[in-house]
Amino acid sequence: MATPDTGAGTQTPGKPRLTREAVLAKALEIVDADGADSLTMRRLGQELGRDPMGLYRYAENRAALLDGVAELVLDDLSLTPSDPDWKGQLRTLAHDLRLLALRHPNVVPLLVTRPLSTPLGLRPLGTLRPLEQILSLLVKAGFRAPDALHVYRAYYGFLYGHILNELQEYIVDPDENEALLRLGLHRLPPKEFPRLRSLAPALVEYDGAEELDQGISILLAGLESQLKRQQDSASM
Amino acid sequence: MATPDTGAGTQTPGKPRLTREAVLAKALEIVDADGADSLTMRRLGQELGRDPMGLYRYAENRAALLDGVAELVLDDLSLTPSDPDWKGQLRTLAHDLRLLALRHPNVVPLLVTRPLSTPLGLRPLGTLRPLEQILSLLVKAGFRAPDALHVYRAYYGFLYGHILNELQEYIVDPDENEALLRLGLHRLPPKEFPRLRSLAPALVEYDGAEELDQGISILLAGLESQLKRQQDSASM
DNA sequence: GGGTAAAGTCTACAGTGTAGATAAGGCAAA
DNA sequence: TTTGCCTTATCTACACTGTAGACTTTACCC
Repeated sequence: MATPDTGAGTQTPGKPRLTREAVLAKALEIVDADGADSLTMRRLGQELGRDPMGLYRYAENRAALLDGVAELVLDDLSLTPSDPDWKGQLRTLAHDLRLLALRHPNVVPLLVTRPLSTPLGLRPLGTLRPLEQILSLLVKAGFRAPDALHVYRAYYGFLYGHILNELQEYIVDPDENEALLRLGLHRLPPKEFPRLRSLAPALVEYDGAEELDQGISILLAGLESQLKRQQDSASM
Repeated sequence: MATPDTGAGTQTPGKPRLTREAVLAKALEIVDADGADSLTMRRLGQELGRDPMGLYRYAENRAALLDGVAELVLDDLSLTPSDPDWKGQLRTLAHDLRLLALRHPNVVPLLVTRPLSTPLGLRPLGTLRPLEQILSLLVKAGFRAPDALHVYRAYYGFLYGHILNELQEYIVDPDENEALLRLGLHRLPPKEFPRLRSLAPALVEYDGAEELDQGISILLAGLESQLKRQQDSASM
């Protein structure tokens, strides 16, 4: 099969020495295309032109492989903790994460469930970095450290919740979307689901970015007033 | 279909005719005990004393079985849409869901991921009922229907987000908890994770109910002000 | 009885993750 | 060069998965 490229030197050509990054990248490709269940060792091996067993050099498990994929995706996120406009930073972070989720919808289940099986302290550093950065951002903004933690939780909680929500209503083909939606809603017994049925039009024209933004505004307003209160009581 | 049975008599004893409820209950038992991955047709069959193939009468798939488990758990939720104290209702609903998640932590991944593979309109009615009830509650509270939808999304989003957050930090044995946590945090490079490391004590004394309640307060305050604004502009 | 449909059981197949044995290569010392 | 050794690659095998399809048994109605 397709032995491309040089391979350079002693290495038998066509096998330019795998790297963990290459493996994870291909794994992400598969997950994006067909979902996490379709990521099997055999398939990954085949698409890399390698023996499936060889992959165990780059990931201890299939589970570890999935963790790697999640981490790889999260690596795209970045924020600048030094920015004094903490609310702005949080807001753009939220939109970045949202776009990232829309770009890799099949990875989202991994993002939200895999951490459940690993205690916080033992997670890969890549997943903890955003947490550290946000904490830093918030402390610089004036929150006491423990409060920063609470804010982080509230914010990320809301963020992930929104993403799950949006993805649930997200369907690829917008034409089919409306049809499917109406079809599905029509199936509901009118007596029992009057509200939901009447909301069909509203459901169709869902604007995730707008919705997210409004939620964030509410949250940030609340958090800021909390910050004010705290600073006042501290200066007494 | 469903010969309404009488049970009793002719049926060979020890095989009192399975019901879908019984199957799902046992399935939930297994998931609670060992996680969703451990729910195999063969094991479920064995624990029910039946041929694994027979289970396909009560669920089309293994996937459908998992959906059934999720639905079964959600059935425990209830709220009274006629209550005029909508904020109170939402708050207790939140705590109910939280407790439910803590009681069935292994089901939470199903709760958040399974809907991602089924368009909203085609979900089992049991999963849509809470949505309808909340919409009804909010409309009675004065929200216009489309806004009620937005509120629902914001609320549930936050709620699920919180649950995921809390479950991530939740470890069964609290003694081991502290140890593990410190151990894990100690592993982090101090230069790169100063905030996180210093927060070890705060991480240990995590109070999920309190945290949830505060978040809800923030959210509800924001939502109520939105409601007021809307009503004002409507009465002009 | 006879006939029909449902419920239960068995076998088989294609696919999974991965342990463990085996082979092939690269490099250092003798 | 020959010998030994260690890392990497490949192969085989095993226990286990979901489930299609054929088959057997049971329950019930006429």
